[in-house]
Amino acid sequence: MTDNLRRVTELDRLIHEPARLLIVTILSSVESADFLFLQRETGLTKGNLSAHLSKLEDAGYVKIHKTFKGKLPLTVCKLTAAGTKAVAQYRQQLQSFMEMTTQ
Amino acid sequence: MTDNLRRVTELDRLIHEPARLLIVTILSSVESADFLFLQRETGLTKGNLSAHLSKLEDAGYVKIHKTFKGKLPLTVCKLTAAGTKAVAQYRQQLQSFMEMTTQ
DNA sequence: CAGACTGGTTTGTATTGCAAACTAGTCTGC
DNA sequence: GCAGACTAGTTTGCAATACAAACCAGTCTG
Repeated sequence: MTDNLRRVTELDRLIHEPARLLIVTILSSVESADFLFLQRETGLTKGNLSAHLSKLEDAGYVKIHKTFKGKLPLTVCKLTAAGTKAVAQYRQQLQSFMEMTTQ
Repeated sequence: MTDNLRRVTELDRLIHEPARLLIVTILSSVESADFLFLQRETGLTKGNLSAHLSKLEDAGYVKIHKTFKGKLPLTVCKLTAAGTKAVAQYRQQLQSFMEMTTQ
């Protein structure tokens, strides 16, 4: 084990932010999820959920597909391959940090 | 297990910030540490280490004692009881989040 | 056709995290 | 004895963030 605690500072900040960590964690457990489902699950306001999703989309971690359910807008979100990889790496890094410092 | 993923948004942001998580983790493994030791261990610049330590002090998580070693200033840092508790709780919360979402 | 509702996006603002500049005191060479 | 370099930090400037509140386009209801 290369006991390099310092690595914790290299965590992907985009995923590290708790609200987004929650979002991507949910997304990684389902095939895809719509906006309102994510809002219910996360408890975030629409505004903040929208903003976080935009950042994840800009980073290429989430694909957002806008369509309609009947006459109402429907926003479907799905983790991309890059997103899945980033989440896995984040978890890996965090897990090794925790293991290095078992108290 | 109350599978409440949402709890991740309640993580203490003061500790969640990676640089500070590193600082308090180091501090929780030693009785006390001086400024330059922390700087070497964390790799942070003096400026940023100073700023992070001030935040931790303001939060009551770290006690900072300024003295001299010979004629040079010596800043000794030590986790307070509140700090120790906050770190333990943070780790506990993060660990349960990780366990809820084993991939 | 006014007002409420749905499913979002945009804006305003206060807080951050970081790099760079600064400070106070000490040591060295000349 | 004083100019410049060094030590051990603190402060400042600024760009990026996160959140709440305001806004918006379209739909439904009385």
